[in-house]
Amino acid sequence: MAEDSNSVKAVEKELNDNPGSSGDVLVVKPKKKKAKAKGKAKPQHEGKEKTHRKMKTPKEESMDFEDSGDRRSQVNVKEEPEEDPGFVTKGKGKKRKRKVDNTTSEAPLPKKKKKKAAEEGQENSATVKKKIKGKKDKVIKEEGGHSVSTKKKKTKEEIEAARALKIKKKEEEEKQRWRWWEEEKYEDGIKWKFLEHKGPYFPPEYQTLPDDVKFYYNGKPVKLSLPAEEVALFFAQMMDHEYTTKEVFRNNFFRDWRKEMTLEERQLIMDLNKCDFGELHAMHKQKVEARKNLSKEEKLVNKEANQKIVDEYGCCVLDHHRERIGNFKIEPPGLFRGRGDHPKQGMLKKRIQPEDVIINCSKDSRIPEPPAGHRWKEVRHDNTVTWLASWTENVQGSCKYVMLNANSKLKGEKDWEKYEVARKLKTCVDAIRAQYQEDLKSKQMGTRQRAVALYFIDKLALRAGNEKEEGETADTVGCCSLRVEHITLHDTLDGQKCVVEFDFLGKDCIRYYNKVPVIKRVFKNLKLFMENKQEGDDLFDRLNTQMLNKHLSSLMPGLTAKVFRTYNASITLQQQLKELRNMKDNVAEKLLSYNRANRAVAILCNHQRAPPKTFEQSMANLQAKIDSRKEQLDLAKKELKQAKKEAKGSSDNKLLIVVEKKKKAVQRCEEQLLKMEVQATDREENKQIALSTSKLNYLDPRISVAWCKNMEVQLDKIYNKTLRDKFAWAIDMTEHDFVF
DNA sequence: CTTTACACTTAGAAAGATTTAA
DNA sequence: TTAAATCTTTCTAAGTGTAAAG
Repeated sequence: MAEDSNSVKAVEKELNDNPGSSGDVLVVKPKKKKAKAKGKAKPQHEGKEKTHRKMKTPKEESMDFEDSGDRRSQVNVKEEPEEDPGFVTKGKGKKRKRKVDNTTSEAPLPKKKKKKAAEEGQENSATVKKKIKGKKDKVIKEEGGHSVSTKKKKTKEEIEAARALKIKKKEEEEKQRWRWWEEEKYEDGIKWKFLEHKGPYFPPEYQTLPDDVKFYYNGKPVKLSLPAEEVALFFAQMMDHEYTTKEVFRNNFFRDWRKEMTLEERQLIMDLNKCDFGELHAMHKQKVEARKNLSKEEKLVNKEANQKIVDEYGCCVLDHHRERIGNFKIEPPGLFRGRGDHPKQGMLKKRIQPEDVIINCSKDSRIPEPPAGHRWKEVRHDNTVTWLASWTENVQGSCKYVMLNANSKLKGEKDWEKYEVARKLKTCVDAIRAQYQEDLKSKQMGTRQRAVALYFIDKLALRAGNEKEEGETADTVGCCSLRVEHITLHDTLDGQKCVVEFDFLGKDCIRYYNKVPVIKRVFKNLKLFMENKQEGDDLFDRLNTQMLNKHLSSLMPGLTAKVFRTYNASITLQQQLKELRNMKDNVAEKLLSYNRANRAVAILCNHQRAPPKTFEQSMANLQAKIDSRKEQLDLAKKELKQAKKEAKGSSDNKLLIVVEKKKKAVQRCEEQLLKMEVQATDREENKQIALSTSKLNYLDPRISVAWCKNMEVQLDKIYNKTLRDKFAWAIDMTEHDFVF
């Protein structure tokens, strides 16, 4: 590891080379990218690279120096490649296989998604019953809960009472709700008129280890100073995590840890491999276990204590209304867990002090008290922003904010607005599409690139792709930041023409892999863009997100690249729901359709998750159940046959009844089997698809609310409490005839 | 202009709670 | 009653996009 993160703050070479030529007059300004010193001292500990579901595709480093940003100015001018000798590429790493192949048809239209997939949601009346029962239990518990026998004695009236209570509570809550969507909006930029809160909640101070828990260096016990010990514990707590096996993580941790040590400690502890955190780790595990095994009463006590904190610190008053705060707790110190191959993973995230925190609130409010013996960094009264407190985090140097909960007015209003902008796009999307199709033929390179990028963003729902600072974060890209190695062009592939194969890491290092047939013009342009470029060069070397967004906002006020994602997600949901609509379905089937539509969107947006740890196991369990049910079915069938045989000819009523009974049994078996099989397919298909992100951020809730009304499905089958709170505005205002 | 700072949305993992199965 | 599966909540990283600063 000698020198790992060579802090490649790399030589930024703004080789602002003048494109030797072509009096680029007509051409868009050369964009200067941050030098991609992708030599990025990526200490690629080879070897590792295991089975990681989402491929952290190791693009093993490709060394190079700046690519001289060579720019072809005019389309038809094939420019001399002005190449750069210093460019060395070392192959790209092994790619990880993965499914999610949402091949799409053609035309820049929202794709038609395959609608196979089955969905959960077989719950219906059964669940309702359960719920009632659940309520009953709860009430009992509240009353000091006794054991089973008591439960059994609870009568119908009590169940009724419990239910009534729930309903009443709900109504009360409803009354409390601030119906901000019926109020007039504030003038531009003003977010609130009055804001009062208690300031953020700080994590507890570090408590030193008990004497019998020791850290060993080189086999010998070492009593660490408090700061060093705290950081050591951060590491020890993570030892079951893969992070702690990664070279980068270990190096970063060790470097930062040593900074916390006393001089003596630093002189002694020179090698992480000689550190033994075993006892600390064991202690931590034990604590976790103990917490899990607390008695009901103890858990309740904890819960109540917690609730108190939430009541005190988790709420604020904003313009006469009490609102929940989303993240009122200051992030506790720990080791930075960047995603993918993050160059800073393992670095120490320092403890935040009140002295680091800026408070924002009304001048005429009760100013929050800093913790005893401390003061705030600053108290300001800025009502053009929505945050209540902020601080600067030390690892990336970025700002962190304390903001309101998603069910607040501030967040809700913005969310609503977001969907309104997307709906507006619907009215002009045809014109915009026509325009970029035209632009594909433009004489200006920049315009063509913009058109192709837009085509991708629209058709594939790619993210905009802002530039990122090299070496500061994992190497991920979006549309505008795609590099030539991220796509492969196939004149024909699997019988399809003009296929573009995408393979890159997007946000959160989630791999995007897709083979997409594109229109010819796009394909030709891509070939052109890739001419004379090498790995590491930008595909769209004359485009960036600012240019793209500037153009978009000229086409429609408020339009930016991300609006396309919202628009295409929502419109896809609406279309799919329409297509799958069948009033004759039972609730379970309707829900299945809904979830399939949801899944189509999740696939479009490439929302993935790690397959649950127990996935294989639970899949096997389910399969076993299916198998045994099959046997049961066979048996039932045999018995039916037998019964029929016996009944034949005879007019003995008893025998006929037996036949009927057997028939029923077979039928029941078949139903259950089918249900389980559907569940299995569904689970399999959902293995690495995350439905929640789109539901939460991309799908206009009014589509779902209207669907529920039309299909006579209860809203809570689709939205849980949190979602219902967040989308209260939509639930309240949406009629059955809403159209996105 | 370009670069950087700021504010806010979007994201999956992990922790926690609840439900279901054994 | 326990264990496992599943759903919900919390957490905070990682994006987008705009405005201010240089």
